[in-house]
Amino acid sequence: MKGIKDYKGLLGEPKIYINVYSEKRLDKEFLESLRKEVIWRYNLDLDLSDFYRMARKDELLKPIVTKFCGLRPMHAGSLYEYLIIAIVLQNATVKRSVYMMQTLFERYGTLLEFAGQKLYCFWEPKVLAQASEQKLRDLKMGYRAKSLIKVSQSFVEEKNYLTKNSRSCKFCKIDFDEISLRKKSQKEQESFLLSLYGIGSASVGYIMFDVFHQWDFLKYISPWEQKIYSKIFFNRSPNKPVSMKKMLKYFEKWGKWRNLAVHYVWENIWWQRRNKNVPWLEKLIRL
DNA sequence: CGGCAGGTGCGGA
DNA sequence: TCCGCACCTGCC
Repeated sequence: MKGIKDYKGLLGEPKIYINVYSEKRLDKEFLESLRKEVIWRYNLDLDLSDFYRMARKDELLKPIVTKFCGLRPMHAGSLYEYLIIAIVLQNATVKRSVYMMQTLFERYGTLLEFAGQKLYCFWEPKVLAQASEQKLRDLKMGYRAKSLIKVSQSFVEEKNYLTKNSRSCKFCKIDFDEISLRKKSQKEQESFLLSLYGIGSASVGYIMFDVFHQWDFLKYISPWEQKIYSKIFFNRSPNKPVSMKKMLKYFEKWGKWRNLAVHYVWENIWWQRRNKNVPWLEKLIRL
């Protein structure tokens, strides 16, 4: 794996072994594609040495990258799954988002059980593509009902594009549309996402980073994040937040790593919150 | 009770 | 390109 030479002495040579269980025999080709998919989604191949070289010269970042050496962002799910999560996060408190996600799983997902653990699996896009808007409203999705359906529909149609080369596995959902999107330019990815109904600048920001691994993509900051950023990057009161424009300008100093840098600082704050009470932060979180 | 928060679509400047 | 409003629900 790349990227470990920089801190080999410290961390050794990390290795990850994965056991895959299946009801039917899985061929070599599938296992290899799964291996590659895990490496991508968990960013195991991400070479952080250039980022750390830069961060070590930065007063704010230096202690954080030292503490979190090797930390990398990851999203285990697919693009479609993230889109659903993004819609459920819009205009809602954490509690309400959790309620909506749980309700969707119970109504449209599949309950799986393995080794005594029960977990819900996502539905296929076509399931929600055919769902009734009224039903989703009855399940308290609010006006998100329309977005959930329309996003799902566009994925069903996207699938039709790639008839021949697309393979899908019953047991593991690997979306091959997503794989071709990964190779597209940042601009193309952005415009594709924005073309989806119910997906705007905030959701695009999260997806460009978490799903497409664009570490420099940072062009929108939501109001609640803006308040927290004002405090941690500028030591300004969350009541009088620094303007988004100024913030984005400030983050440019971290160049192609700017969003990753912001995430490291962000992660650090939440880590602190686990260990001690951070009163100003508590007020800004809508649980 | 009424007002407010929050991300997006949409229509209009 | 930017602004202001509507949308749905739950919380204060």
